Amino acid sequence: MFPVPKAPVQHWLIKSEPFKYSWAQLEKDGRTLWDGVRNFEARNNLRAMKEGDLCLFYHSNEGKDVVGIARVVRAAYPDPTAPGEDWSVVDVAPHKPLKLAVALDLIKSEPSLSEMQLLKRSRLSVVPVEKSHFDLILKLGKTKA
DNA sequence: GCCAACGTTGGC
DNA sequence: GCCAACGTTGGC
Repeated sequence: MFPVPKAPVQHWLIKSEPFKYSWAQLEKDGRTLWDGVRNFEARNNLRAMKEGDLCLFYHSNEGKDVVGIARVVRAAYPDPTAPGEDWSVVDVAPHKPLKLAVALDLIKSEPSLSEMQLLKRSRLSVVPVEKSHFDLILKLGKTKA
């Protein structure tokens, strides 16, 4: 038999204000549902996520850096915090912390990262990340996926 | 705490 | 269907 072709892992970046929900909290919880997204484009990105996809975990406002990698452990389902409305959540778990946090300043100073949606669509809380960008962030963070 | 960017809403 | 007003996000 031929091996079943595995769907390629997709890469994302999810933002949270550490005040509201930090990487440390995710590590403590072991798993969480990524709720509260109330933007159509961000929601559609959530819905495009598959189990096993990897997400850069970014602290907005405070920190302003990528601090870890989260893994999607359950694909999109209705957001329980908005009953009757058309919003979605996914479940994520900590995959690996970055050895070095990668600051927004550093990302901005890296010419090959200038096309990142994080920079171009700074107000979107869930954005896709190209694999080459994802790999470079990990490299800057001295971490292997 | 300010402000720019920008998505969303509602009046017309 | 346009567009002004408004609210929110997030960098500075």
